[in-house]
Amino acid sequence: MNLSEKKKEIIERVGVYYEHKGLQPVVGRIVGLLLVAEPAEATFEEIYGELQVSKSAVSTALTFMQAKEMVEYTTKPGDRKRYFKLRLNEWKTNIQKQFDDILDIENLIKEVVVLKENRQSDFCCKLIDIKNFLLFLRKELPLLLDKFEATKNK
Amino acid sequence: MNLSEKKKEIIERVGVYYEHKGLQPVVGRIVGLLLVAEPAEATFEEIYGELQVSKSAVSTALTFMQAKEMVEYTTKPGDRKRYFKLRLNEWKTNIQKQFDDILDIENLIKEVVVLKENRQSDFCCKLIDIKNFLLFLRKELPLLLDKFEATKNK
DNA sequence: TTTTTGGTTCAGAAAGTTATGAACTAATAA
DNA sequence: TTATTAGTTCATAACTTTCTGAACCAAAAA
Repeated sequence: MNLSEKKKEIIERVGVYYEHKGLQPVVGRIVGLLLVAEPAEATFEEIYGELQVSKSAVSTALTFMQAKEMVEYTTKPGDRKRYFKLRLNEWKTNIQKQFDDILDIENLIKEVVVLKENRQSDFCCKLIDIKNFLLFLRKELPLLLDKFEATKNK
Repeated sequence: MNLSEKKKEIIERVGVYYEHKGLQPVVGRIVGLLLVAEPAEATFEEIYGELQVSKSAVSTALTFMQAKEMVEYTTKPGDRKRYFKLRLNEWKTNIQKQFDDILDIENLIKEVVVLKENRQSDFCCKLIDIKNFLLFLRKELPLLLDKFEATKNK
């Protein structure tokens, strides 16, 4: 595969990005590798070879990534190897999911507001403002995504 | 302080929400406590008492939370205790920051696209679409936030 | 049939994170 | 002056995550 230094650097940076999202290091590096690889796929063997990690670490990571719909594999006739590639079609959906995760706190805030005895307090008013903000985003974000798709069909 | 079972449950759920964001358990529980407390503040002593963790764990967490502008404290004349409370005014800014973190991958994708030899490939076209999507969101999200503020001033 | 290839599984090692408890500081009170 | 209060710091204990290496399995090749 013979990756350039620049590509190796990008793999590590993508790795760190995913680590910050709470995913395990190897997962992020596999995403990085599949981003910079040309063509954009790699076999199991290439993955653990290039990333210099054990087969088992790669096996565990790929199982996880398939469950999360991050990667898929194709096979070729007369070749038992699996060719893993990123599921880029789901990428935008994943971004949406990440937004939804942020907005998840809305339900908890709702429950907190219900418990408050004094709903006129400064604190509670601010809380209600945040709740409304989250509600607003939850409604508007899907529209924004539609708007993006619309710009492409022109 | 004498928290109801419901409040204790909410504290734990807020805790788990923050754990998923990659913050340490105690940090999330402190946010939870400061959300359900009435009035919405607590002393250092109340925090480690209610959460049943050590003083040092609370000290470390509060130092971190102050650096991240999550909490602040006020004092009262003739009382050496600090009264910690959530900085709700920054909450919406924090949500924005979380969005920005998601969009951060845009720069990496840009660099990946530059490296690609065949920019007409299916993979590269999808990558460019994602890049444009992230660019679109980075432009539109601030406008959406303005729109929310505008709805309030009517 | 035996060997090779392409992976999976799992016990435990290594590394990283989080919490504790004891010792400490600095300010106030007695 | 000594004691108490409010909180910090740090070594290390406890726990969790991540990775490795060895053993394993199933399919194909020799």
